[in-house]
Amino acid sequence: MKYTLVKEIFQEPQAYLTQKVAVAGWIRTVRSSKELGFIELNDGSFFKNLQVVFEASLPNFEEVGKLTIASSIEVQGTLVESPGAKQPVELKAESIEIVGLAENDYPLQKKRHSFEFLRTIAHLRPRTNTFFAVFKVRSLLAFAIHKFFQERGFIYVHTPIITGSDAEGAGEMFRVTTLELGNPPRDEQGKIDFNQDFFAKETNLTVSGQLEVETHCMAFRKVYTFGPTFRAENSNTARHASEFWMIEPEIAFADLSQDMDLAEDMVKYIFQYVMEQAPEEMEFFNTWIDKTLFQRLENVIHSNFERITYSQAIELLKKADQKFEFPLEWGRDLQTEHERYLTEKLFGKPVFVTDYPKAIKAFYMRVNDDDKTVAAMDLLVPGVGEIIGGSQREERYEMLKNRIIDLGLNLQDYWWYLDLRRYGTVPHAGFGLGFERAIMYVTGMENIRDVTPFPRTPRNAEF
RNA sequence: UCCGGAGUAGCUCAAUGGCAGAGCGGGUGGCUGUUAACCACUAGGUUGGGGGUUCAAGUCCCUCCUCCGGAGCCA
Repeated sequence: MKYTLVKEIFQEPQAYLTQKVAVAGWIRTVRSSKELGFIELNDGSFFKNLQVVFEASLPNFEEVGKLTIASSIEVQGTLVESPGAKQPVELKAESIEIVGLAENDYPLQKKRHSFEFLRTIAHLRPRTNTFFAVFKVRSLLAFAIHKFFQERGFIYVHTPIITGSDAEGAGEMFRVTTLELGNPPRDEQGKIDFNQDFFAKETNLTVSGQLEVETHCMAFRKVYTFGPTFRAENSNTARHASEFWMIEPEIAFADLSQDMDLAEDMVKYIFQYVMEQAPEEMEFFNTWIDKTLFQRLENVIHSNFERITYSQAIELLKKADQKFEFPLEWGRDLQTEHERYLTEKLFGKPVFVTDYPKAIKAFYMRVNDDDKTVAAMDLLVPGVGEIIGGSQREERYEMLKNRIIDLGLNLQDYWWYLDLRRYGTVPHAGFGLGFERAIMYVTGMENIRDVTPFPRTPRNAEF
């Protein structure tokens, strides 16, 4: 059977009018009376449903009238203009074959459900309008990211998921082992003998591909990673997940300002792409999820992002006509309330905050000439907060080595990372974009669990 | 992990310490153009678990669990 896709019908309704077509999909709603009934059919190809009209002349009219939501059917009929106001065309059924009847305890109703409830049925929620739209946008956004980098000559690098060092310093890690948990082998001191583990050393799931991707940056000049990362933090917020995807570009012969240019270009490009490629889904978000969405995204696409230093941010916050719970003092990290004030109230658009005190930032960030700050940047956006964190990397061998020692890290763990500074080092920079946070921003969804197909958070890995 | 809130029918929510309810969904019947269709009838409960106070607990107390929001950590 050759099926016409609902998407094709909606894109060119005139071409299909009066034509015989066959469609196959799932029932979203049924309404029927004695001699007439309506089915809204979604076939997965398009956000909107096709209305199917069926009449008592169908041999299985009664059976069709009793079909349950989610049942799958195949319909053959003629496409006609619809007298109803809500759809341009409809399919007048000549035959309806029931492919798979849904049992009557299907939990999704024809009304709004709470996102909390839908999380408990993650296997069924893609069939709702909201999640259908979210995961469509997720796919488009991923493609847009590849498109952006590929068009600019970036090489896509697959950095490892299992990492051999716990030295990346970006948070608690998940251990990877084949040792028997109840009875692990011990060495002479009674400590667990990881020599006998699968990799003959301690291994974990990666928390960032950055250190590894820098190696390829020194060969390909412009590179990026895009893959899953894992944090075993006991974080319980709407913005944190234990497993999430991250995009980490790295550019050689570049400084922090070029890094920010890249981040700004990328954000604008991928948002624009989704607006163009998913108009129905975006319209839905703007109507039902966040009425200021279009306004906000247009603002991002067309404005120049603000760029201020951390020191300037502290000054601005001290002058703010708002009381903060946490004190402002040079050297302390900015709190969520401070970041929100800057990006939401003061500037009302994305803001780069740069040149943070070196004491609160990672070892690999390049120390500025003042010896107090590092060439780091965070991109703050209204509603979501920090969406990107990046920096120019310390390319000077001695400086990097001293930073590692000063921070009490084990020099041995970084031997290959330091080698990059011994063999043809160059200034370079990069950043990490939280993929789910980008989806949240572009859809207006407020919880990371609702933009991740199968979210992993503390105490939650059901699906 | 800390602070706050919540947990009652499949879902969304009511119920002054005194008979556990409604709307939606399900079932049955009706209805010729519906749009979260409509109308009538009907079934459906270990009030998150455990303990306590009381003549009497969904309601008050203790404890544990789970979820939500905020914070910290970060992307």
